[in-house]
Amino acid sequence: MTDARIPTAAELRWITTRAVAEIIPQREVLAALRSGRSLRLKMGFDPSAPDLTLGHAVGLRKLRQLQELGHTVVIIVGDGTAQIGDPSGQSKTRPMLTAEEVKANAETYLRQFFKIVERERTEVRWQSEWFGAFTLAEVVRLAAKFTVAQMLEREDFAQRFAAQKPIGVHEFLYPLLQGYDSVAVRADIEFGGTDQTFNLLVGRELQGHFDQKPQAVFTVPLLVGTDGKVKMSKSLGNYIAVEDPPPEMYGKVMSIPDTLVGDYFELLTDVADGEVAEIRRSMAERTDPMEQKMRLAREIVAQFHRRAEAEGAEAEFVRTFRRRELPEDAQEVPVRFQNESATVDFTELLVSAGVVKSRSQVRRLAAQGAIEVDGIRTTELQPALRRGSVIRVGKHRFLRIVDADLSTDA
RNA sequence: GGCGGGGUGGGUGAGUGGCUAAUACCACCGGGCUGUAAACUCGGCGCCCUAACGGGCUACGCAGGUUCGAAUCCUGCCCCCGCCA
Repeated sequence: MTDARIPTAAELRWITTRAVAEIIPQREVLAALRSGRSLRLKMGFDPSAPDLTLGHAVGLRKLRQLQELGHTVVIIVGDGTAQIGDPSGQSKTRPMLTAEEVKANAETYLRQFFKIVERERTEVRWQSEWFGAFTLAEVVRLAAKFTVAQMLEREDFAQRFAAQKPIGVHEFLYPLLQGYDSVAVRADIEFGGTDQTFNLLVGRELQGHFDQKPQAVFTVPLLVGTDGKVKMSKSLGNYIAVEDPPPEMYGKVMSIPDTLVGDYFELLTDVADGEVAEIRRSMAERTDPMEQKMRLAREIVAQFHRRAEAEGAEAEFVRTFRRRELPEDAQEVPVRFQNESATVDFTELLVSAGVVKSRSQVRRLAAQGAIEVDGIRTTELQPALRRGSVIRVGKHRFLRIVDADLSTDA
């Protein structure tokens, strides 16, 4: 068992206050971090939705900071609970997944996970390691440790119960199983968003029942999505994915409401607290909001991609949106030419390039004047195309026509 | 097990035989405007054919039926909610 580095007072403050919602019990955690003992930091994930968003990144960044002191991350692949579906924050029951879906999701999840967390100091554990051998008697014994009233303390259960919406009995099992994971891996601290507080506390309590030292609970604030209203989540479509390509990630950050800029700086960057406070002030006064937002977008993109790509994304954003010019890397579409005229169905071209969903939609867009060819708006459904023509659909979808008979990278 | 209420487009939720591809709101997409892919505003928003007018197909839990015509009526099934047992 390796020892961890003892953080300086400044580091300790940074780790335990910046982008932190609640630490329970705080004293204990501070003492543990100062002890130099290497801690086991647990974080579970439910491989039902494999895409990591910047919302997840808030907690993962925290894990990373602690890893750098020498603590160990224990990531739990919820291959048992995924088949139940975490009811946290859900207004209805989630669908269950098959074992194969879970496995495939877990792989993509881990790949993204290691973009933020160091692989070497991470232990990946599958729930099936311990639940695979669980007997019915053990499940019942586990369930007996909690009462229905305790479960109904949880807000979403209480709300659904009050609203007369269904709660499956199996959903009560979710916090119990997640809590038992903490017993199985002997976690010292478990991490999650504030919406996980209940589940994390169940783990703390269960460890006590199994004669272990109860884990501490460390929650981070929930990141509000690009709509500026609710928690970032894939299912609500207000998310920025960790794997979004640079231009997209950059653009999405630019689209957040101004009021969120301060929070994003706080939760997703290492910009010093004092500076963040200043940014909040300047956003409130609207001195140069555009400048701040661009800096934020650059900082975030650079974190998940290379710095040069962040700069490229910015240059492209400025070209495309501010100056209304064309992007550098429009998707190229090979088209066959006879003499000078293209021999394709234009509508089909847009659909098969994935730029528009259906042919009907292409017609509607054309009628609305959303289509430009070489900078000239056209409502025709069969506009003249040249080699190198640039087609623009709406504000930010571009295609460049290339001759299919010439080499593709001409 | 009994009684009652309910299942409509991505979501909430109108509609109770033709005027309904289906009101409204949200989400989403587009035009305008803007420092922004924000806000605001105007428009669109099942699929296919058509330059357009227009036409075809599919759709209101599932399966049948009544009718010239059904989201709307009938029968069976599935699911959800409540009360009682």
